[in-house]
Amino acid sequence: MKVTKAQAQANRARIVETASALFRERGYDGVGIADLMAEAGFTHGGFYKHFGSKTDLMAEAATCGFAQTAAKAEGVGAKEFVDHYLSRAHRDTPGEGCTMAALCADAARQPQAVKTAFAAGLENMLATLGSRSAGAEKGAPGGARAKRIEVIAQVIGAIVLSRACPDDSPLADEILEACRASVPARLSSPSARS
Amino acid sequence: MKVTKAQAQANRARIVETASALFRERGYDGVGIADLMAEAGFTHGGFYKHFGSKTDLMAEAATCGFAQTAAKAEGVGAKEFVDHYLSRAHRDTPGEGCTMAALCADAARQPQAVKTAFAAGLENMLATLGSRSAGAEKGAPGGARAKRIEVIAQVIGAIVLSRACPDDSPLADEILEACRASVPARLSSPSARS
DNA sequence: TGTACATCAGTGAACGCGCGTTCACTGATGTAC
DNA sequence: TGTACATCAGTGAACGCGCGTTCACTGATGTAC
Repeated sequence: MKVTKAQAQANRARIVETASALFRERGYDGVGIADLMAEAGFTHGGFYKHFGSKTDLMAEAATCGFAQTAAKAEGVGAKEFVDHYLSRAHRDTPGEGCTMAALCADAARQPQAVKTAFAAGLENMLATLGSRSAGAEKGAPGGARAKRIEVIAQVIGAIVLSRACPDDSPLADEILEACRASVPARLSSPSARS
Repeated sequence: MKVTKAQAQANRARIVETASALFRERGYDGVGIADLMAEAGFTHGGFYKHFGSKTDLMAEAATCGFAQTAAKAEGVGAKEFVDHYLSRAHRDTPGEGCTMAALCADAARQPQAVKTAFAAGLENMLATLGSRSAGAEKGAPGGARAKRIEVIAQVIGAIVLSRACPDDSPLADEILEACRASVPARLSSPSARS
């Protein structure tokens, strides 16, 4: 049952992508190796031919997820991006959505390797947001970076809180709407900070 | 080995409080019934004399955690509260901290009963924040509520993101500082919304 | 108030189950000649 | 280019372990008389 080197590499990539989506949907503890491998179209025994441990895969799947989100955001303006980010569609399909929003609380309880991947993903989000905010053509000053951090904290907090509410809860939608309405102004207006 | 009715009730309460702290520290999946009962000073078999299932306890422990936080916040001004909320001390001791920040992402994957407890806890936080923001002596208007939602989303997002960063990461502290600096102005200043 | 009995909180062994990981095996791929 | 052999991705059974939950048992509490 051996397979071409190229095929093996493609299979490995499929496992990482499948894991990335499943982890987002169900959390790290909610996805077993056997589940994951079956979903990717394999039996579970082969897993350790590709990865040293489940933890190794978590870190790699996170990095993969951040890259996917970055690729999807390519060429999208800040307002459209935030509108989609804070949509019910995004909230209700975590498996296809933002890895940071879906897994950052899980990541907090994982080994350093996973947390390092999340810190890198967060830096990436900050840079991406900076490159498309109004009036940020050149290297943004420190104050602007702080502002981007606030916005990212708010939109991620909004998704996470909205997901914690019961299905069809009015509060869940209210959170999204309140935060969606406030973000564009905060991204473009001059700082109103202390 | 029977025990006074009052003692049994106190024991039950101890189990709920212990669970509330352990769940915040390690997440729902990170705490087993045997772990929990041992930590509370019992053997695991007695658990089902008090609770129908682990899920039942999750919901009850969440409600208990929200009540604890509300009690601690009693008589504290919005600024002091946020300063502590976004402190490194709070970030680094989730077991003694805010249940919403520690578990809302976990709650999203739990049964409705748990999510209902979280929605109630969130409403409670919104009401508490409203009662102590500047210029909120009477029933606050809808716009003010939206603003409080934004602030809560931001501070919870900040804690969750900061916890996802590796230990001693500068980014982890930067998130807290950026959000801490911005919140007081947002709570007191007139809305700058669209 | 004193006695006899039912209750039930807490104990600790046991249940089936799914987990992450290991291993002997397979057979097509890739390599050495 | 053709043959012989080593490699190693993928298979599927098995491992020990901890999980949530169940159960027969205990003995002090609470109750009925």
